[in-house]
Amino acid sequence: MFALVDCNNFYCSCERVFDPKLDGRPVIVLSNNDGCAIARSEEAKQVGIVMGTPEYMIRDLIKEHNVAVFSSNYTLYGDMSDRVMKLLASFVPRLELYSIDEAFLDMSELAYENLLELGMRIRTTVTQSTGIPVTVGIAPTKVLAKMANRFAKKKRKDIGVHWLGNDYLIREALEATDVGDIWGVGHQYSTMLVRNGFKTAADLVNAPEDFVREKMSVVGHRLIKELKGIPAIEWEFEPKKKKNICTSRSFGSLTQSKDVMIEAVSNYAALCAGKLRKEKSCARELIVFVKTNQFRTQDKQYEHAIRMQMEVATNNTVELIKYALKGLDIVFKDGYNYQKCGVIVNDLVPETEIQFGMFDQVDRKKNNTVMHALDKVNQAFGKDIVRFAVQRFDKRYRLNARFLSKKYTTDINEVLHVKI
DNA sequence: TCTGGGGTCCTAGGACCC
DNA sequence: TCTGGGGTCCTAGGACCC
Repeated sequence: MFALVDCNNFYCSCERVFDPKLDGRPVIVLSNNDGCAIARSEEAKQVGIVMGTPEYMIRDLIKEHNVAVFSSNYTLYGDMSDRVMKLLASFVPRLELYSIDEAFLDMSELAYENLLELGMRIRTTVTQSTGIPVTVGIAPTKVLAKMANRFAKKKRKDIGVHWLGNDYLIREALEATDVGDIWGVGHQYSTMLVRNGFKTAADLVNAPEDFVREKMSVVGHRLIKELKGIPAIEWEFEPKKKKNICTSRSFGSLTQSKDVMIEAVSNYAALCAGKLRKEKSCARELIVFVKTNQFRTQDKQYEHAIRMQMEVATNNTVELIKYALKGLDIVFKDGYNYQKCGVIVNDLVPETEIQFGMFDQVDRKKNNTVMHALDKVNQAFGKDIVRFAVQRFDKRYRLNARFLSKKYTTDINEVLHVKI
């Protein structure tokens, strides 16, 4: 048996932990650049705020219902996530961190008779220790655990836990779940399945094998097995090494300036380099892309990406910035209103397995020492104190974040003050 | 008229996830 | 005025090889 534990409306719940006055009030959190609503409290869902709606389209709703609005604060959410995951890990021998707010727990070797009770204990412990409410779904496979979790949210609100412990309960959940609400069935597949007469998960579980194989490839085949209670999706108890790393952001406002983009691209390259070093990986390929805003039909549109192979795989900030700027030089064209740019590093290899070039002139050992020192200093200050000249400090391209809460848990200057 | 067969590797694009 | 960011996996088709 496996459990899927997920945090309810995670980003909103994080904001609420540090401001109890928000209890009972609709809360939403916006995507980067204060673009769209990406997290909503129950109250916000009830007043009709739809996931992914741009903020400017719901201003009336926000005003009318006194909705509390936040810019996303990933420093805070990341730290709260760590706390929740550490608690979850104390209940089971193994768990898989699935996303910032979800984990699969391996309950197969536990001696508990009643997993429902265990689920409830997990739930109270996490809520009491972190203030974050969670829901637990328990079932024989990942897909069914997801389904159980969803069922718990809809129909077991009182206890927040659901255990698909026998065939009857599995049947009930399958019948109560529309195909589009199955984990792994997105919009395209959902439309196709409904068109072919499959309405609920209970319909899909009996779909002919070759139909599923043809229309949904092996992904669909695995999905059906999982729905039947036969595990078909791999477990990853060890976090896998990343295969590519991307840093990209929209600009706070559209820009035509190459100067501004030089600054942005060098910062994104530096961020990629930092992420690479954290992963203990080096990249052999770097991609730079730029694009205009597709929603502005009145603007000339342009989108371009350039891939560059690097002679020796690297995670050195200076080198990656150098390549990234070379790339920008190629993709940048004058006269467009740019909305976004980004840097992707690809073809990653472990630091320890780098092939050195025969004519490589770079003193890599010295470079590594410098980068290591840079990471240490920046880590100690909690922000990028040490930077390279092109990165500048003024962030002329910076994102909008008008409703940002404090770094309550990671910055000593921003901890909560308590008056007694 | 009719233009092999079998294999690998790479890439772009599509689907999905949170 | 204002529409996120960061990933994974799978497949078809092209390039290339013998």
